[in-house]
Amino acid sequence: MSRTDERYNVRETEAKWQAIWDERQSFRAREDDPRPKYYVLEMFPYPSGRIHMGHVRNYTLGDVVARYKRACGHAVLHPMGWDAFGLPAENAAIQNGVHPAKWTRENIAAMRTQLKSMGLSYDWSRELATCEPEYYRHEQKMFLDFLAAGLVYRKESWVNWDPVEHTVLANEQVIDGRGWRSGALVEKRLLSQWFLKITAFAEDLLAGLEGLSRWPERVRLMQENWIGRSEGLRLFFDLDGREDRLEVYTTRPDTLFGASFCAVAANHPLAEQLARTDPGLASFVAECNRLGTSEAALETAEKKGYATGLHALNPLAAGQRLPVYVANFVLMDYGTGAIFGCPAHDQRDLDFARKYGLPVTPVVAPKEVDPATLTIGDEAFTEDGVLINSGPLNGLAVAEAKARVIDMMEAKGVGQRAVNYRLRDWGVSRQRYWGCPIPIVHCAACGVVPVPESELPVTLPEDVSFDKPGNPLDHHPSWKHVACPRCGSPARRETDTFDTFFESSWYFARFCSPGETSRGFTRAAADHWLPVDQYIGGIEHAVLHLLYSRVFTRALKACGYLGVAEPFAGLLTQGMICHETYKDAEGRWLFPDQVERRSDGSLVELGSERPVLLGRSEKMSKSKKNVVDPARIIDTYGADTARLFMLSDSPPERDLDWTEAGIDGAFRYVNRLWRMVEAARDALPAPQDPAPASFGPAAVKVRGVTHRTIALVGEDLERFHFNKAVARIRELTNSLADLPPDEAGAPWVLREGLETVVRLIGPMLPHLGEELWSLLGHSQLLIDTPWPAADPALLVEDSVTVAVQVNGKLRGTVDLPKDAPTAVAEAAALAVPAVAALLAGKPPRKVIVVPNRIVNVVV
RNA sequence: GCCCGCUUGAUGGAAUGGUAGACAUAACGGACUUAAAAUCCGUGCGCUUCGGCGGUGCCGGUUCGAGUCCGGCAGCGGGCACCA
Repeated sequence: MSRTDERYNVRETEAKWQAIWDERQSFRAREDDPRPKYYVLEMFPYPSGRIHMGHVRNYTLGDVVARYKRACGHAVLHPMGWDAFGLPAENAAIQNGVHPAKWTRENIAAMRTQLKSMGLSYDWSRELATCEPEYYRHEQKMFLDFLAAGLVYRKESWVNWDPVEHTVLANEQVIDGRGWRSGALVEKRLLSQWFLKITAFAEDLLAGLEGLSRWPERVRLMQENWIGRSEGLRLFFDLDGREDRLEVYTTRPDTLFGASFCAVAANHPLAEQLARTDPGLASFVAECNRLGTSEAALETAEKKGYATGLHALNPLAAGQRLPVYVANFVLMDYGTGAIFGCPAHDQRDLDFARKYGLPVTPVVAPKEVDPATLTIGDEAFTEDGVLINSGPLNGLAVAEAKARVIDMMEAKGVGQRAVNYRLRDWGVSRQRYWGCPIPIVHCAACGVVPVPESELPVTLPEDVSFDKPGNPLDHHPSWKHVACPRCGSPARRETDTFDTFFESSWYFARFCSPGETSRGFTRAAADHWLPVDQYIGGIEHAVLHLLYSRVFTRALKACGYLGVAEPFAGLLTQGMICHETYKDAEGRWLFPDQVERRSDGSLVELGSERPVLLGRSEKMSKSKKNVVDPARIIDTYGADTARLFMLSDSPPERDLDWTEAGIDGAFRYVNRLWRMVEAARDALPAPQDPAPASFGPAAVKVRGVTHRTIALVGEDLERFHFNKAVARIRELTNSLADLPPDEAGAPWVLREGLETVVRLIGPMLPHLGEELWSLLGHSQLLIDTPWPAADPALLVEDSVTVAVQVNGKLRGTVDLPKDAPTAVAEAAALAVPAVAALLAGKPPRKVIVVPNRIVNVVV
């Protein structure tokens, strides 16, 4: 076999370099490293058992950043761990009888092996799993510190209750109002639960967003909307014939004269009180409760109300009596759980008023419209305008009217100016086994007693059974029975565990000192590494995980754990991986491996040859079977090829379409590069050889391309434009392939070019990079080789092609010296035949010259 | 329902308000080969009377000039507090 027929041995080569990096502990991060620190973190995975393409993309992106920053001279911290508590482990226990701990640990082992095959530059010595007591014990301590700091409290809150399984259901487990496993109608139940007082940070969370300049604008917007700060009025309505009053929050106090009803939530104390004596109302409340707890379910349900028969008295318009309804669209968690409705100026109120025949009185008119002719049809008027039909407010603008009404209500003592947030406190209790136990004891005499620090961790018992419905911790024979830490009398452990967002809210800090036993992390390590310089993960975490982490960091700061308020200085949110979907004639989903593409383009089922229906590309999901197993891809093509495909076709924040053709293309490039180096290396000068005295014109051109590519790829990587970086490196590769070998200086330029390609591609194709770097005669590892520097003298081109337009339409181009004077450019443009023809001898009206880019002649 | 995005050739995408389609993928043509694979080279938005004309989801606006900015609409997707 001749040498050029040899193939790049992907498997051996990738394993070889992984072993070398491992042996040398190349990716260990040290705090005493004098270089500037850089902390790159990818969202850690839930250990479901196998990595999926989303992981491959996420971790490839992070690895490129980590390796690039390392080459640029940073001391990089790049850790990985496991978000190991969660529902799937319990579901597996119920379905397959495997213990969640065993299931989770086996999954972690399998996924670790898979991740290692990707050649990621992790400091594996910092690996953590949140389900281990060494991790969660510190979280229990944090909770107790938060409790002592007044950031934690207990209150009743609603959950989805499955009456058959005797469990609380997650929103995703409620399908059409029924439990996903039992099929039983879900009930809402009140449970006493622990809450983190995150609303205390609302203002600070909002203010902090402005400083997060390296976060995507849309994520900041989503968080801002989630926090949902509004300014308005809390006011009391007297209830006709009753002693008590109804407290209402409104952001539209200006529309009070146009009020035509009041409505309270189904869980409002008033509704519950009335329901006791009104069977009709009781059944309406029960119906509302069946809607579940998710906001989407409540908002999309048909808007319904139940007239209580009570009337509220408008504090502004004397004598106006407003019927009081219980309505399914009023949320107990927002404001006071009660509203007044002004149908003319709120669409939902208008729909409600039309449905129940309530009056619609406009009180705000558009500026240019005669109030007398103003009528409200099917659309509420929600814009700014002038007050009408509102006694003393008439003629005022909306903003003025708001202020006036607030002042009037405050003067009367029936209301006050209020800031309200949509953000609610974080309920952290879960009635589940596979989570971190909440370190609390309930004592008949002492009440709620924190577990003393000396008794931490409260570990999960492993001898549990999932045979009985309900929380295994609750019916464990002995675990929950303890002596009260305060008085010693028999007491009961809290059997709830933490929301798994608890673990993921501080793991980035734990990575700073993973071996620390006295506390979650040392202040010194946190001060050194935090904040995370670049965090990378899915857009689906834009609100909850990221917000909780910001909250937790603030709470930890308040308790002296660390000094920063913001955990993530930079954020990159990646898009999803999509794939075509396939169905057989019966409409059953098929895996891509079951489908064969015939040469005529038609699709058939492998084996049976039956026709296959092609569906559009959708997010890869098990339910639609449009998944491709990364393990198979890495096995067949190698990690570098999988990584290259992840980077090359789409910008990271967009969705990526997985195609077999795309992976083939990436594989071809990997092999092409290898062949180029392999074929050229004998003819190249030695690595240290000085540059020859002169270069032929083609060689000069290629050197220019080489150095411009260095500069541009650097910029691309800084901005995470990985697809553009790949495109430019391919362009450089094409230029090198076209370099005439007999040109003066060609071998030297070819070496310079190939070395540049290898160094630039290194963070993306780390195994191939090392292999080629060593083939090119270097003994130092590529990962220890600094990022190349572009020679500024070679970046400038001496002539540029300038576009010539007439009235904005392209009519030709002219080649001009770089930075040619405006007059020269103008003259050259006017000399273009097509331009001269259009001018027909007349002088141009105007000529716009953008140096080195364009000349636009206006006629 | 509310909030947030996205939409450019057959496909993924590129384009500080300045030559739309870089770089790839698929396809087609050619070279090499007994043949195939691999590889290499080439073509590649549509229409055209070969002068040009039209074209970045749709409608309108700003501008010397709009894929890019503004207003409206449509389609698709993400999040909505117990999936992670």
